Amino acid sequence: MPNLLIRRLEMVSPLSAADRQLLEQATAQVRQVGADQDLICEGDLPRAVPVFLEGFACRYKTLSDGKRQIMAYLVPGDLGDLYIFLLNRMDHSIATLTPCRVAELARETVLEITARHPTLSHALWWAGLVDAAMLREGLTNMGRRPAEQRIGHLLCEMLVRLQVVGLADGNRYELPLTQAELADMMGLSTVHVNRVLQALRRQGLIRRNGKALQILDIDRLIAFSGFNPIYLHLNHGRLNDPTIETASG
Amino acid sequence: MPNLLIRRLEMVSPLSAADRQLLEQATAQVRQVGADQDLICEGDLPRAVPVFLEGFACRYKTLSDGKRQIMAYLVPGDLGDLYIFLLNRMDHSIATLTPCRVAELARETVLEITARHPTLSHALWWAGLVDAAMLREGLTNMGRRPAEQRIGHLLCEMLVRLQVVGLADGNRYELPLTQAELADMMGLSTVHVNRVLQALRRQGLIRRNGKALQILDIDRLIAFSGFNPIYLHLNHGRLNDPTIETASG
DNA sequence: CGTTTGATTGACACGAGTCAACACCAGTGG
DNA sequence: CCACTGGTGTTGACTCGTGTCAATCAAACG
Repeated sequence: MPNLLIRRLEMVSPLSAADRQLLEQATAQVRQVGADQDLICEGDLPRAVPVFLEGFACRYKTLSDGKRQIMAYLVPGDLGDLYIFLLNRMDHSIATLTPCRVAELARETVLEITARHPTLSHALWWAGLVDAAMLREGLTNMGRRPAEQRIGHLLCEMLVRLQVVGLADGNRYELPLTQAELADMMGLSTVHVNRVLQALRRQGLIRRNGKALQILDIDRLIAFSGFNPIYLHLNHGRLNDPTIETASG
Repeated sequence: MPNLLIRRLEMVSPLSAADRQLLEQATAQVRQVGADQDLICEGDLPRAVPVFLEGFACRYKTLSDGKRQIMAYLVPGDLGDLYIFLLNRMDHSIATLTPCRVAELARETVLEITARHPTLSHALWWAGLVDAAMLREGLTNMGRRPAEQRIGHLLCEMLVRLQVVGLADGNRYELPLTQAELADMMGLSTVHVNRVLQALRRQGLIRRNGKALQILDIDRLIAFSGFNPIYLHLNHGRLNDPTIETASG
């Protein structure tokens, strides 16, 4: 399998062979991690930057009353915040949701990249800016969209993100998340997530076979949930465009 | 008045005289902007990075049905995203909420800083990371806290942020926001914001005189709203600590 | 097979939205 | 000086989206 971090970064601009090789080497050290494992905990001193090559993970916080809020899903090709070591303590945790293959960018690697590899550096900053953009979109999603559109929006976003790294088959992709994990992301109860998913199925928008999720009518789901992919800052916000296929595909 | 951007950045680590001077010069060109003016709109090509020296502003998005979500308040000393020009289009708008004094960091200035002024560069990145951290905290706030705690949390955050730039007088500060603007930030209706504020007053937690907001019992408000300032990444998450006073104070 | 984890249901409670009216200013202009 | 205005804050009555609790079902698993 190609390195999905590279694949994702090349969405914006192609990398030189040297940059690609640097990334390959830096992420060569791969760890296999089981499901539901914390990689970094709130309060920890940040160490290396985790890079997810396979599996789903998330950023989350736990409130004093035990409630959990997932602030972002991390999919293959995603990475933690660069320069996180500028901050003294992690303000949130990162944990796997499924078994994952994880590499790490060492602090020195990041510093070397920012100092001597401008193209690569820009690509990594771009990824960080997209992360922030997803947080902003998540906020509007939580604040101003009712549950059905909220979840519909998430399903659209996941489709695009997984398409980018080649993990979507048309409008179908693996979404190995429980309804409780969806609920913790969307700020809803598991019961309500269940009912909303049923409603989306009843409307002929989606279908689930086990962990596979199929979007039956992407145009209708996009319109219904108010999804607009510009905040993902892909080539020009194109969705499902064949030219998005990378050279490695 | 001292340059509040400098004051804020020096929260983390002191800047050299040269760095301070560079910032002073770069932000010398100050514009006065009236209330409710868009500085950048969703879809625009990003230009310079706005720096807010006085007044309140916000990042926001408007949904197709006209609802507005404010994703962040910008207070004096805050600035837009660095490297925003890596992205082709703005995915959100930035607008003033009150009359503001605004400077701009030109693209070339940002590039020069990242290339040749590592300390300053780190300070600016730190500000960006804090922005992202506030978005994450905002997400958990929206997703998992009921309205009263949500607003209480916001009032705590504003206190700390305004203390940093010297705009708080003890536990009192100017909060020139309408209830509608609070509602658009918190994902609530104006009516409900009104009732929540009344409840907080009735509980003896806050008081309002015109635009001034006084937190009557900060400890109780912090405990009540689950506020924990570590995500603001101040010196060591100290709150109300006299050593936080900067040399310029 | 029992056990466990996750999905599904129904009844009910409650937080928050909506709508509509009214009060309270700060301007503004006659 | 006063009527008029528009924006903001305040209130009450009612609706509705979501949460909670608890039971049941289904599928995965040792």
